[in-house]
This record gives sequence, structure tokens and C-alpha cells, in this order.
Amino acid sequence: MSDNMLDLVARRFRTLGEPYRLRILQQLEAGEKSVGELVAALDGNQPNVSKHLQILSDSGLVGRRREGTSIFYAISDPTVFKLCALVCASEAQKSRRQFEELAGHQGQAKR
Amino acid sequence: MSDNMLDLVARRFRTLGEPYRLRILQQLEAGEKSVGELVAALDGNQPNVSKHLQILSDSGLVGRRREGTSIFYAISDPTVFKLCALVCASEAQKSRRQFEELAGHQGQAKR
DNA sequence: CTACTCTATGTCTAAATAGTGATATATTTG
DNA sequence: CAAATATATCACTATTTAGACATAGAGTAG
Repeated sequence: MSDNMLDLVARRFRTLGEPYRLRILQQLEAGEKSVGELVAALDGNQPNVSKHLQILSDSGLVGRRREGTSIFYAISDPTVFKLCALVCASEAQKSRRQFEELAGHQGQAKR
Repeated sequence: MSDNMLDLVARRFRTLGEPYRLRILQQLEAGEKSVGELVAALDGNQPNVSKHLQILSDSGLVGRRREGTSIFYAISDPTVFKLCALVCASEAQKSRRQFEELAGHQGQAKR
């Protein structure tokens, strides 16, 4: 993979590496929402939400649509949910391994 | 998804959000390598490589094995390559859309 | 034990980035 | 045009994090 592509991929991962942005994406998974609706749903302040939306938009993950004075954002790259699902599964398996390891050591200790 | 899980997922994405770490993972995709081998292959300095390896190890993406004075690292969670492949495909599609959009506008300008 | 090799860690600096409040911009309404 | 609303941007601070250098720790050979 070229260095240029590596940078692009890393940038994409960094965009997804912010819990607040993941929460925004999660909100948008249910359908498009205006900035105000997102601010209300996430209990955030407006400039911060707008900034994160800008970053998501720059990355091409979401698209915008104006309607009156409101601007509605929507998912434009559903890949993100596959990515999240993969990571979730991986984390779950990691937790399970850790648990079993602990349980195993506990069992040994009892003997 | 719980806030706790969101943080874990975000953390995982951030771990992958560094080009240098992606390059390390790419090196390890071909098989386990010692720190020294990675330093040589990536033309980096040793403490930096070690630090990135530590981060990858903490995330559970790689595992270590000692052999003499050397320590060999290897991929322990192949999920990462699926993630990268997905993002690559998404980026490629994004580029393609951008190109077609530009081409389309050029065509309009010629009329 | 000493010298040597390989790897990890501590410390510092610089850069990137999130959060916040004030303000600018755009759209609609009267 | 003036006022009101919704969103974006600016300026700033604080936090995080990568990179570089020096040094510590672990293992091996003599």
C-alpha cells in the first residue's frame, strides 16, 4: 500500500477515533438530523457539534442538505457501521479471552 | 451501544489512526518480526518503534515472544486487515466519485 | 562478574486536536 | 431593511500524543 493511501486510511481511522463523533454517527444511523436536533439529542454545545460534523463531512462520511435555516446531515458512507461492528466484535472477543484467563487462574488458585 | 463500548471502539480506531503503526502492522502481516527487524525495515529509530509496538500490544492487536535478547512481535488480531481493506475500498470509491464529478463538470464547461 | 546486544522506559519538546465562548454568516419573516 | 433563528467560524486554552535523546533493564557470551 502506498504511503499516500496509508495516510488516507490513518486519517479515516482518526476521524472515527473520537467517541463524540461515533455518537453523532450513531444518531444519524436512524436517519438524517439537523444540527439542532443533534445538539439536543447529544446534550452538547452547538459549535462543538458543528465542528465534529465538519470533520465528518470533510471525511466524506456524512452529507448535508439545507432546508430553510436548518441544515440536515445524513450518513453518506454506510461502511462506517461495518467498521464499528467489526471492532465491537473484536473487543467483545478480547474481553471474553480476558475473562476466561482470569477465571482459569482463579480455578488454579483454588486447587 | 454503551458509552463504555463507544470509548473502547474509539480507542481502537485511534490506535489505527497512525500511519506509522499501520506500516508496522503491514510489516507484521508477512509474519512475525523482531523490534530490530522492524526498525531496519521501517527506517525508524528504536525507541519510537518500541513505543508504537507497546501501544499496539496494549490494544491487543499484536503479541510478543522473547527469543534470546530479541523480542518478536506478531499479529494477534487479524481483524485489523479487514478494517483496513474496508477503509481502502471506501477511500477508493470516494476518489472515484470525486474524479467523475470533476470530469462531469469539465464536460459541461466544454458545451 | 564484565562487556555486549537488544529492547523498554523516562523526559522533554513540538504538533495536533477537543472544548468553549464570542462572533460571523445565511435564511426566513415581518 | 430589521429582527429572529440556525449554523459556521474564530480565537483561545487545555489535553493528548508523536518524535528524539538519554538511559535503564534483560538476556547472553566471554
